[in-house]
Amino acid sequence: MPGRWGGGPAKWWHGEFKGCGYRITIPRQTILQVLDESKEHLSAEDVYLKVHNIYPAIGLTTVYRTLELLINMGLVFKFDFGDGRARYELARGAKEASHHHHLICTKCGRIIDYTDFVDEELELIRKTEKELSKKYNFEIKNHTVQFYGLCDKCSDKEK
Amino acid sequence: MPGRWGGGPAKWWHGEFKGCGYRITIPRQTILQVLDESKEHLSAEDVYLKVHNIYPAIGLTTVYRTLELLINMGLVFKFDFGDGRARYELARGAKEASHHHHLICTKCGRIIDYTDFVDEELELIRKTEKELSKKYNFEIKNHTVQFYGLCDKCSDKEK
DNA sequence: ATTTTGTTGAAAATGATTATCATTATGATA
DNA sequence: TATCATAATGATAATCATTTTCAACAAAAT
Repeated sequence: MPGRWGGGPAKWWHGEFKGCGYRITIPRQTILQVLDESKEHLSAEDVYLKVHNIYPAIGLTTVYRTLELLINMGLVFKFDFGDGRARYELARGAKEASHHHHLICTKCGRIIDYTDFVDEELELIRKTEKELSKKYNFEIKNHTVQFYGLCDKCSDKEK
Repeated sequence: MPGRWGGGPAKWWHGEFKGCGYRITIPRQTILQVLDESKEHLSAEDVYLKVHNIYPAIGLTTVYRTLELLINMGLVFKFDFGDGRARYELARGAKEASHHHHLICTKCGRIIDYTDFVDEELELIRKTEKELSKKYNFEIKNHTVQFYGLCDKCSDKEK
């Protein structure tokens, strides 16, 4: 796939690296590509497996290291859905401003992104954020809103 | 400490066990006592250490098992703050209706409970919950709202 | 060309949580 | 009260995600 990185338009994240003094390497580009192309919430191993299909030489350690780097750069969000493995999601996906919250099935682990009411929620969140950072002198960088319960299939099984 | 369990008023959770057919045992009582007396968010090991001070015979395995039981009974909430160990909190503490959300410092791990705006948040959450459970046919049992960032001390250090 | 520093990956270490299994305690019943 | 079926327990070992270590490598700076 010649010219994949050389010829195409520069990805939006290239600028971010320059400012921080980090190098844009093959592993980092590949990991970002995988996150960008996937709409699911990938675990570190999920990322590793997909990356491995593209460049088998890239190791799991690098995936973990890179994900942490990207989190610190603010390019990636890390989520804990309570199943023992963290999930990673690009902060700004293909669709900008696709802010969403999560619905998590505690039985099968299914995760539903929802955007309903997010506007309303966000408004309240921003207000809360503002007040909280003032009151507790806290520098808020991120937030999560998650609902836990049983999805339709798992709910049926219980009966 | 004679009469500790026999003489005092029955704890609010006694009734819950009856209905489920579970036995109220010393380990379970002690774990509940520890959770009830502690206002912090205890990890399984924290609980174990405190329980161990009261009854050294109670093992870590039992703590994990009991916590899971209590979660399934709805008496305990489990939280993931992203530091690799889960935290547990009594669903209804000494103060009833002390619903709160969390502010988490990603550097030092400090956790602040806040109740500001919780009423307003709860109202929106309930509305969202209602609509989401209808739309996605999801049986919602719980929710979390968490803000991540840097606490005052860690924020200062960065400068 | 040489030095310095950033990056990488294999392997080992860590640490929280879970599974196994033999033993013990409990409550129901005779 | 004695017996019995079952629930509960705890020590140990196993599991599994994540980190650490460290030697080799690549890129940029001098």
